Amino acid sequence: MGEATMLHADLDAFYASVEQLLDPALRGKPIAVGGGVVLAASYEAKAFGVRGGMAGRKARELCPQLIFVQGHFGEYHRLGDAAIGVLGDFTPLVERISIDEAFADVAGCTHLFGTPLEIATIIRRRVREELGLPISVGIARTKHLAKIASQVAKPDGLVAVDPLGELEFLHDLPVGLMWGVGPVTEAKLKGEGILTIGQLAQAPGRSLRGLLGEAAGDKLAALAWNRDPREVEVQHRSRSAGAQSALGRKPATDAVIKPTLRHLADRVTSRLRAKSLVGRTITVRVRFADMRAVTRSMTLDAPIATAVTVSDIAEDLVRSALADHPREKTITLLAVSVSHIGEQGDMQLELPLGLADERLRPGTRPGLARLSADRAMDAVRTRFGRDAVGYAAAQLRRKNSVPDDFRSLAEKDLG
DNA sequence: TCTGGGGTCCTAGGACCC
DNA sequence: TCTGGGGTCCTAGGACCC
Repeated sequence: MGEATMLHADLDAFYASVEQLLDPALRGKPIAVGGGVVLAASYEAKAFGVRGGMAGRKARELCPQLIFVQGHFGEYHRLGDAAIGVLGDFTPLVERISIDEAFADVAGCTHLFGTPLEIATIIRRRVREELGLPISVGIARTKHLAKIASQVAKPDGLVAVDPLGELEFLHDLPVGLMWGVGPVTEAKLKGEGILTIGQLAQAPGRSLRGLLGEAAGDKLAALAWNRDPREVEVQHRSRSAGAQSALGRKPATDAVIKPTLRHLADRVTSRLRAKSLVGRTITVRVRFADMRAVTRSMTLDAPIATAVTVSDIAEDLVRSALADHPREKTITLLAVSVSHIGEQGDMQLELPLGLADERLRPGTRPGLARLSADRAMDAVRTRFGRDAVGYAAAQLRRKNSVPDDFRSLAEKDLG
């Protein structure tokens, strides 16, 4: 039986806490960051049932006195980095999983800083004193249990799970707290009378597989017994990069689709090029008025990272999706993503790119020319900022669209 | 004026290969 | 008499996470 050295640290209601930090008049009040959609809610707002991702209108119905505030996204970036940086003062074994959340394995530094409990206490105190933010920490032997412990600890708490009492701690909790159990899985389990993690642990493996599929069934069964072999992964490269844009209700016409795809392809490929990455699979997503969405994808022989090529392929894919749904005249979202990501390698790789473009779409410009055009644009942006130049960016400015600052906040480092 | 943006992983069927 | 069978890749859809 190992020691409980895994920490999971999670800033509480992060965006909302930052807003309450910046503006004392908001403290103790129900606030929501966002407008059309709630990006984050304070604990006071959560008490009314307001949740992240909820439509602003619905949130206002639940909580009429709810105060909507615009986000200070630069501050989220700075404070999130600073909080995770506090973990990094103890150990390099930090795995950041989002702007406001990270695992840290302190096994190698207890001789310097004390027990995991002492380390967690210092971390919480420092984040509170130096940054002014509440952060909850869970301590356990495994990642999954540490994460659950931090959820149980919220708000502004600390929970350590004794390795000898793991199953006692785990088995009375509701299945919905487990990683990988969302609304659909929770409902399926409920249908079988499985409400707690303990009941899940007792369920026959065969029936879980039948209910949830092979991988999910096996995974949940293992986690219910706290068999979680995952270790901290300090950095791993992204498998895909994408961009999307909610459009409101727009006609499914070239005038809407072309500039939007250009803009999205530009966003995605400039991020790839910045890391010298290329991708082989282009996927588009089209959402219709009733919120049903379809995807179309194409895998190329050779990887690409040029905006125009990705955009042209995306157009074809969107047309194909629309052709399969001829009655849909209105679209509400377009998305472009590039996967099968790999390293660009040396310039030798560029020549086949052009050839691949030619094979794919005869008569278009060679890939090399496209790439150099993109590189020139990258250089301008490096000097003058992201908005200095872009494909069709001007037409896309929408009053109620999400600010670019928020977009970059959500972007994972492609590393 | 319903419903953001960026990701990961899994499943299932068909193509293709040995 | 049935069905040979396993593996990989691609595509479309879906669940889930922050």
